Amino acid sequence: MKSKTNSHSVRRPTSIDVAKVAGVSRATVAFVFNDRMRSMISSATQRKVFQAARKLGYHVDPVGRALSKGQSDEISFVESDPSELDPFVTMSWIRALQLRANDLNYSVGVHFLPEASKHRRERLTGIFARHQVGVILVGGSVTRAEVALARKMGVRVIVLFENQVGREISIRFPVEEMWQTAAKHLLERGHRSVAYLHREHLGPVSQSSLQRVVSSLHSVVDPAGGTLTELKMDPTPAGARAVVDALLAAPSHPTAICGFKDEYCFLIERELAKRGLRVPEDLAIICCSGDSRLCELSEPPLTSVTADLEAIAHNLVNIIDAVSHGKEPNPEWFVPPVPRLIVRASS
Amino acid sequence: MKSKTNSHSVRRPTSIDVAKVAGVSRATVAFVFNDRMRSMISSATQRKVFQAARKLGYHVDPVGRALSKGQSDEISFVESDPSELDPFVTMSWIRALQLRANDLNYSVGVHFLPEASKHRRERLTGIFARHQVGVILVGGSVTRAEVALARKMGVRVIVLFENQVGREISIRFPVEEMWQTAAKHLLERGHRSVAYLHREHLGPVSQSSLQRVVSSLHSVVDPAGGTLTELKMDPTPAGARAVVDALLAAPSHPTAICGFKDEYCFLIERELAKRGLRVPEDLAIICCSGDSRLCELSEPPLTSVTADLEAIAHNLVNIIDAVSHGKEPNPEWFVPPVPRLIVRASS
DNA sequence: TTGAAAGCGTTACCAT
DNA sequence: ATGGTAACGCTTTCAA
Repeated sequence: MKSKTNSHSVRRPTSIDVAKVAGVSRATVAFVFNDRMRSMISSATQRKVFQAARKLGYHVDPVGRALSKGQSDEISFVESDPSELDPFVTMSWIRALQLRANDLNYSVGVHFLPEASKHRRERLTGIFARHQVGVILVGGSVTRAEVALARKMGVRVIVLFENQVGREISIRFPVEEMWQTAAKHLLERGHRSVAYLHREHLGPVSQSSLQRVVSSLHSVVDPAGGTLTELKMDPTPAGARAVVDALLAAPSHPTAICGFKDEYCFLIERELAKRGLRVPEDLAIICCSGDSRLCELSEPPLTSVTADLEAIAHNLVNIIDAVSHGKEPNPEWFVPPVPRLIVRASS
Repeated sequence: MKSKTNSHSVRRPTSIDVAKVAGVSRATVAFVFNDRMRSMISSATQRKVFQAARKLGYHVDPVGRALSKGQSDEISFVESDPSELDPFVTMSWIRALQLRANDLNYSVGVHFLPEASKHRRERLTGIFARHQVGVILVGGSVTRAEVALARKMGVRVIVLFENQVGREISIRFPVEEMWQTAAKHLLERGHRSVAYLHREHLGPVSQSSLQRVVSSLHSVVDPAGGTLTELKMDPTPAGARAVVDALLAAPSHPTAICGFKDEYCFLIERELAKRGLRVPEDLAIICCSGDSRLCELSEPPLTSVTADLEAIAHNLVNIIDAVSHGKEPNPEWFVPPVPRLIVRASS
């Protein structure tokens, strides 16, 4: 490269320029802009350096820094099953991650990577090559081999979300706790025969997750002398009709439903209304996952259980930050937040 | 730095290693891994290099490349008014951008940056410092000064979305075309008195955008001898009630409504149902923006107009790619896609 | 507290 | 077609 920098591009000030203006060495400038080393420099010198930097409009070049340190400022968020999640949830996630990441001077790289994706491995390779601080691998379709790849490529911190592979760090949504919260609420309101509603077609991962949910529900309902019915539904009006048919067919049918998503509950409610059944008098409904717009729009508005996504994201970034510095992460960061019950009119 | 690389980190193969194994020079390796230069190398040599690389698990280090080229592989997506957009829309955006970006070997950095954000300028500085290929600035609250900052910091390609600042490259949603499409549809169905429905409280940017929408509507409705009524609404059940009241108060009220978002139309429909009014017989409704879940869930399902987000994202990445290479972007990439009308039962 | 200098992995120029 | 080699901007060690 002959000219100072790429042809027609703006020439940005470097630490050398700052050093010159401040009348110190490059090393000093570097020290001032490094949290770890700053304390080595007298505050008078620091001031000089900051002044010079401000005057020139200098900012540490993240690329140079990354190359030198062998680590970039990026935290990569890799979502493996983008279609499984509510876009609303994913967005909240990304936003919350970013909030905390920025506080700690990290940036967030977002990568959606469908399981089916032809070049999945290739793309993962590209992602893992970026010397990021840490990688958040979301979704059940992350395999052992993929985690091994990340390790081999030198990714320092790997955190799995909603998945467990070997002994890797892993955090989770308080899914079971959320269902339990819902069930307890219904029990408190006097319901004894409760149905839980989930999707008709489940992948193997969701399947096993459902198993855990069911047993956690039993652990709440059984001791109270309650009974639990399983309901499967397609998220369509026809699906809702079929479910309500099945529900009412039983001689002594459940008096309350825990639905796994707003959309399902919404459809059920409307189907009930059509048949002249009242919510919650004839049948109570509670929505166990997410608290999106639809819960409010439903009629009557849906009681729902949510988890504090922001708290999880906050913890996640904390974990990555700590581990990447070789520190022991605070055990509390692994504790899923206590689900929040939002009581509305449907229960 | 004494040891070969950061303490406990994995040592990744470099182009030197590959060169050694392949029995060629580093430059040759570099050429082989550079699309621009590959043609200089005999295919026999290329094969040798690729074999060595594969054997060692070598991948070009994006950080080293970025430093050397003075440009990273990142396209930054900066959303200034995250709350204004439907999360569904934002997600589709990001996903679509990423799809095209990956095809062209770029990566996507996502940054949400509320207008109110205290450190907004500081954060923008951090973002613009990353030597990215291009920046996509979304939203009306991007100011001239901010664009100037980007320029000053050497950002090569700046594309504004849904905003216009100076003579910067700018692309837009076909908002006006979408409303026109909706209006035409209603006229074709014989409606002559049409109302358009928008938000009660609008910021200055949305305000001026509304102006353009209104005049574009007139240009369609007036020649057909139709009349246009304005309706403002709060997106709540009470808001819907008020609007329907106002609507029916007029002696000869509109027979159709263009609503600006699914949520609004949904609420209106339900309010009408409560009063025993039929859709579309008594009042037709069409949803002018977005085609989210809610349109399907509404009863009757809402006819709606959508824009092909993926196409816009595709064009956007194409533009950045072209401009960053000093090429003239294809004019077609600036043409907003023709809106798509999805006829459902509400019209 | 500071200066000098050796990397980090890549690109691109200049020879050969 | 290929091999040296000087950037790129920063961090960090070692001496002073």
